[in-house]
Amino acid sequence: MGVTADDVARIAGVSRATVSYVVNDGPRPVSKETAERVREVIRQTGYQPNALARNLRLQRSKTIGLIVPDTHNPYFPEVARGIESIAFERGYSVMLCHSASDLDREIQYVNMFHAQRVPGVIWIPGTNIFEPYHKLKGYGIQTVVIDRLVPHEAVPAVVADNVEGGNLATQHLIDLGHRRIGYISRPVDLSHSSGRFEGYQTTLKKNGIPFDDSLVVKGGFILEDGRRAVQELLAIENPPTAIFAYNDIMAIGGLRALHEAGLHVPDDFSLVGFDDIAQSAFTCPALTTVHLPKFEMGQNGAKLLIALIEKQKPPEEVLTPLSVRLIVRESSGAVSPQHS
Amino acid sequence: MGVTADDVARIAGVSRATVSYVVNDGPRPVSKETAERVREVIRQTGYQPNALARNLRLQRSKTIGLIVPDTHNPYFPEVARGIESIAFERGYSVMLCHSASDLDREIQYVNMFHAQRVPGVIWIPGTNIFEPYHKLKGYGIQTVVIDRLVPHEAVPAVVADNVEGGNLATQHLIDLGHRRIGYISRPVDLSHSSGRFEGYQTTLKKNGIPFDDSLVVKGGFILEDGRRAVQELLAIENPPTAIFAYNDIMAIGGLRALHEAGLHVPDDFSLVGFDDIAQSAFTCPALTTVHLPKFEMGQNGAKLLIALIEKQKPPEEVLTPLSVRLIVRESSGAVSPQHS
DNA sequence: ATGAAAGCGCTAACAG
DNA sequence: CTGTTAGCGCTTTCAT
Repeated sequence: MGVTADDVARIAGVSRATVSYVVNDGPRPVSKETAERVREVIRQTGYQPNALARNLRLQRSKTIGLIVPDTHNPYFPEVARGIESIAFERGYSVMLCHSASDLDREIQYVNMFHAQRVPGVIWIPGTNIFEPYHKLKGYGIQTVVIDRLVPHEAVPAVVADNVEGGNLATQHLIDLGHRRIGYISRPVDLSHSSGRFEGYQTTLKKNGIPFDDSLVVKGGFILEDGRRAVQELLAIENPPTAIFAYNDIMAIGGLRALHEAGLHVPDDFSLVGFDDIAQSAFTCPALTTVHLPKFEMGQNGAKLLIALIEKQKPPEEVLTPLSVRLIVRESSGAVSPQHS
Repeated sequence: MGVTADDVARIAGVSRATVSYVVNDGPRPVSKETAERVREVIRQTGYQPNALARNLRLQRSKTIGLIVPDTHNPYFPEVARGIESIAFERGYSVMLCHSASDLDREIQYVNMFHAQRVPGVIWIPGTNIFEPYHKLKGYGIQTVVIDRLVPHEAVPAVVADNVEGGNLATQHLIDLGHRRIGYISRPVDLSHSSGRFEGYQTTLKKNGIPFDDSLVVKGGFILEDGRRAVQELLAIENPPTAIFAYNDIMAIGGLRALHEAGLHVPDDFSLVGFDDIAQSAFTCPALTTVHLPKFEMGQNGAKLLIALIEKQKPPEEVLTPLSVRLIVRESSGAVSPQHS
């Protein structure tokens, strides 16, 4: 299967250059007859241009690097799917990397991307350290950050409006009549979770409810952490009648706590979380979620990145983070613990 | 940042070849002092070999192609994560492609892989047509199939023992005392789902329960399909007292049906499904699942593929599909519909 | 409108 | 142990 452009050229009786012009539809024109003859030979021989040679010549590959924090969280695959769908459309492929939220590993991937001369990278940071971004810029690699804000710096990014989501979730609970609303936080805040927390605090104040830090407990990343956090919240002196969790893994885990014997909660006890887990609102009807359009975030990220790569638009135009629409799903409101 | 091996060679006062030997630790030996001097220059200059040039020279990239059917099903990302973890360890990167279970698209990706001269591909087929596999072989690309059996052909593959899983699930229900056990099928069977169905039928027979095709209904891919299928099954003349669904999406959807008003099912009604959705047993405690170790399947697939790429082992050694351990999770047994 | 040829940066064969 | 050099297959400039 080793047919090259030279072979095609020889068979078609033209020069290698002409073959290239036909294949790439430019940059120089080729007469109709010649082009058709070349195309015929390509068909006959099954010639496929060697992307490796092309990459070397052009000093870049048509590949987008993607770094996601490695988790079991279906949030990231959904973003990846959105990215790949756009990339494929535009002739790019996607190199998938799991950083395990580890800075060293992020940097290893960045170096690999440099070695591969990828023209652009989409990065979902796993920590609060943005050194990988600066390395990428140093290598001249276009970079788009997804779902995180980079402080003190204008960075092309696609982010959800987490503050507004926090507002919505909190207002939703207040509208249901709750006044004591607990919060389950991320162990280490990144911009998405701190935005949610900010919305929580702001909306409480707006409704004349004083912020009470005894209602805030630290969650984690797995269901068990959510269960524990809810247990903790329900064990305090004056427990909350509703809880807002930074994500739905915490909230689903929390539902477990509610189902445990010995726990007494009001019938209208409510739990809200951001839907990091895809479709959690479907699998757990008892849960109210703030919907994040992850697939679309991925698509927007890929569109932005490819625009940056190809148009070399002035950065100023795209620095503004794209806000992504936020939806509160139709709510089932109350949870009915089975033991009650 | 355009420092090349030539630059390093000049600065270190050696030849380009020597730099290559130092970087690749071979194939020829380099004296300790020279090597150290070169390494020092590399450090100083921040030289990173251009993988594009290397790829062209070697006529292959260190990239593994991965084709998964595009679904919202968290099954595939979990496999992808396992693949990438091993690939990264061994110095490979992973190109992620979503076929949308579409043959044309699979073939487009295969062609792209050929253009990129990837040395190997991991493929989770989205249909029952294996032309993409034959094209890959034609291009000389090593290929491992995950989670599917290719009929009438010896193909390196990593598959779960779906028949045994079907046995386990069915036996589990029989052990709970059920005799009328419904089955929710995949709309179009691939080998994984037909294996599960085979286990269902075999185990029924082994227990002296005649197979009744009125107990088999066609499911789908989304929760709503599961809900409908369970409704159908419960609406027949002599309805089942338990249901085995080809996957947990059907089973979770089915739980919905059980919760609907007007449906009367025995208190010990049981539902079992294979856990395509990650952690469904956690998010839906009412559900019994047959656990598929997806991450490990991915890891095994990547190990197998890299062995094939690097060792060029005789195919005979690896033709036998690797069986992957199958676990029935601790079961919560009965479902208690909320309305009952 | 087309051909000839340089050269991308590396690896490895060839030549000491 | 090390230097020199051909050549991977393409794109594109230079020439016609």
